Amino acid sequence: MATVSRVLNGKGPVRDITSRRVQAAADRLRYVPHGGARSLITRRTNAIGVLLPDLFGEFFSEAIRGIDHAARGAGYQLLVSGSHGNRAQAETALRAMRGRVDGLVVMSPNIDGPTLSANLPEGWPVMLLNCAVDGAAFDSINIDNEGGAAAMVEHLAGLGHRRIAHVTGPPDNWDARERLRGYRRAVLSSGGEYTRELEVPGDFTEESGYQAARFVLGMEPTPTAIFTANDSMAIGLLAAFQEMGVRVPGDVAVGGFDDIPIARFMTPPLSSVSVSIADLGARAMGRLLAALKEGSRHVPRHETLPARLVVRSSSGSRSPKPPKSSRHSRTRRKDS
Amino acid sequence: MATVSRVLNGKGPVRDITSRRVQAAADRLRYVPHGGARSLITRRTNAIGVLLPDLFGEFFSEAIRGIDHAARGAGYQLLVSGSHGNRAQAETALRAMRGRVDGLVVMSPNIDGPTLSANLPEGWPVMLLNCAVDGAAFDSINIDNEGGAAAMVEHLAGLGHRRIAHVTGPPDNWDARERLRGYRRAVLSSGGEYTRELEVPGDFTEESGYQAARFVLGMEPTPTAIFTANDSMAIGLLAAFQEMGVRVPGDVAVGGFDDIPIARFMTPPLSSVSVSIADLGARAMGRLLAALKEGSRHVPRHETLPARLVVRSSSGSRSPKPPKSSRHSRTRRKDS
DNA sequence: CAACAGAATGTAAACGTTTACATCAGGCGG
DNA sequence: CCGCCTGATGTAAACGTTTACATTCTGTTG
Repeated sequence: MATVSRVLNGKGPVRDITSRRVQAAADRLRYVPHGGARSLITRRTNAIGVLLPDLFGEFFSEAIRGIDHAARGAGYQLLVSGSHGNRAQAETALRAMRGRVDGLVVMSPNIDGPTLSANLPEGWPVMLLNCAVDGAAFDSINIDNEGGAAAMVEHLAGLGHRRIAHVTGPPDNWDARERLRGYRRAVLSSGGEYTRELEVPGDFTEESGYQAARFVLGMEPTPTAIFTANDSMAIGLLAAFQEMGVRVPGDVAVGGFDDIPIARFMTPPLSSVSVSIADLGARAMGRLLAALKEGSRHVPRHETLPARLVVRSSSGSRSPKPPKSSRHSRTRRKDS
Repeated sequence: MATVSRVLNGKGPVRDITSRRVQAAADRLRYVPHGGARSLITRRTNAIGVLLPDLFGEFFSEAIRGIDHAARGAGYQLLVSGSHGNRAQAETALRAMRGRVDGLVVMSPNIDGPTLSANLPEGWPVMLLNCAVDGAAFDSINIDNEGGAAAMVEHLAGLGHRRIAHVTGPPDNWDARERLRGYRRAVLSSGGEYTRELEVPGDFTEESGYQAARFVLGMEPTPTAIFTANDSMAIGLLAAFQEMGVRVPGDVAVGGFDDIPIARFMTPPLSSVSVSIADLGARAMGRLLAALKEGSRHVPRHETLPARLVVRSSSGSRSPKPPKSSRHSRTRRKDS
């Protein structure tokens, strides 16, 4: 019995012949070690819980991809729970994971610090991704939403735009709020025009971008540039403009956020702000695993991942007319 | 001890006052039941393993969404493993899940029946999604890739096209191969032109669609319609055509597959074949849970989910074009 | 060949639940 | 007041591993 355990875990001294006999018997019997019993005695589950919000588009995939890759490399498995629209759902999922995982990666813009503390055993390894949680109690990684948004607006301002509209994301979304803050800051600092009217409400869907386009064109005077809080809305916007015969960037410059893979295949190719979600996930998992190793001597840390401005033709950087000949960048990850 | 168990599981007779005292103590101590110990004695893990391949675009998100939703409703958790590019990886993941889950949803176009059987305990509940596994040994759900592809080609043929190119997916991808078969069948049955040359290799990425566009335009005579094995490639195609001044559907009609959300926001809006991935996932999980209940009296079943043709303007649905058109047609249509 | 060292293997306790069964506390009819 | 019934609670075995420790085997050396 002990020898079987040693063979299957590859530790302890076992004669080669014995090892082979055990292996053969295990194969023949289709023996599978019981994970529960194992984690009962070893006090580790070798699983990490992953809490994701109701993500659309490629975000979910990318986040999981990064997390999964890092976890697999370290021999951990992923207990995933997605689609948490509100706090109550996230709370339920959180409770369900207790006692089944060694640590947690939480990406939930709807959850707050107290809720987390209340639902987690003391001193549990948790890594917060893009959560609106402050304080030193938890580890966290955030995307520099504000900085990225500001960079885009400054880019537009640098091209001479003074009246720049912003299509916002859902008001209860943390990323969206940060991006809005970046927009405001950059508009003010660059001497652009700032009124509340220029902040057009959206909800991250293509459809809301489509609607926003019509709304913006109705404004007087018409803004000369539009920064949308994500790429999906920018796509809706471009579709609407195309229909209405508005030229981009000739009549209106457009910039988005996220740099989703198809951004560069839009007509015109969409300027955006690139955030590597897969990296974010991988990094989060990496830090969580490190925290797991450190145990109780681990001290929480905050980290902000930079966002990179990606200039393409929709913002009109290259020429005032829609450039037909501008080349696409050749870099494209195969696995997205 | 037994009473605590009864309270926490809400079964067995317990006095109200006792129940409250137990709850209070549990809260105070932040007591969390040990999942391993629990599954050790109950012989169930309340977890379902999910094996996903290296999915492109929004597929991953959607599949998980559907599966997750159905699983959560039944009180199950998801042990997810993604990004399996080849059989070996899938095999490793499969082994790692044994003994930790009650059942398995496998969506892996790279795995085959024997491999599965070899890596799984006998009679384990498994649901195959879009796998190239035949035989009565396993439950399975497939998308009607072939039928959907044929529908698109027939639609194009119905508009008068006789020379229809097909940009294929990766040759080792099952979906891609099925779609190719649908293309061939429909081309032949509709009396279109069929040569091997019309099958242009792609790999499901936007980039490969972009490349394919250039390749197709170099053919002599130029095909009048192109059916791509997925939407991403169609998007790359459209971008290339836009750059080159080729009008769609004026010069070339285009149809894709998957009906991803942005398809209708392309210029022109992309005709496609719609498959509800979330439904596919939910349905798979539903059937797996049912199989779990039935236990050993369960009999495997195969199911095929229909794919729905979605006609938009990229295929030129409004007016059939003359069969012998060259690169420059006179008709210019406004997109709907 | 005896003694010994070190490697290999065996033994048993422990992990934290669930559950069949035993026990206990009251209420009720006789 | 006794036996009995029922509902509530306690007891202990069982689940399948890992691992410290005990035991046995194997080969080497004096």
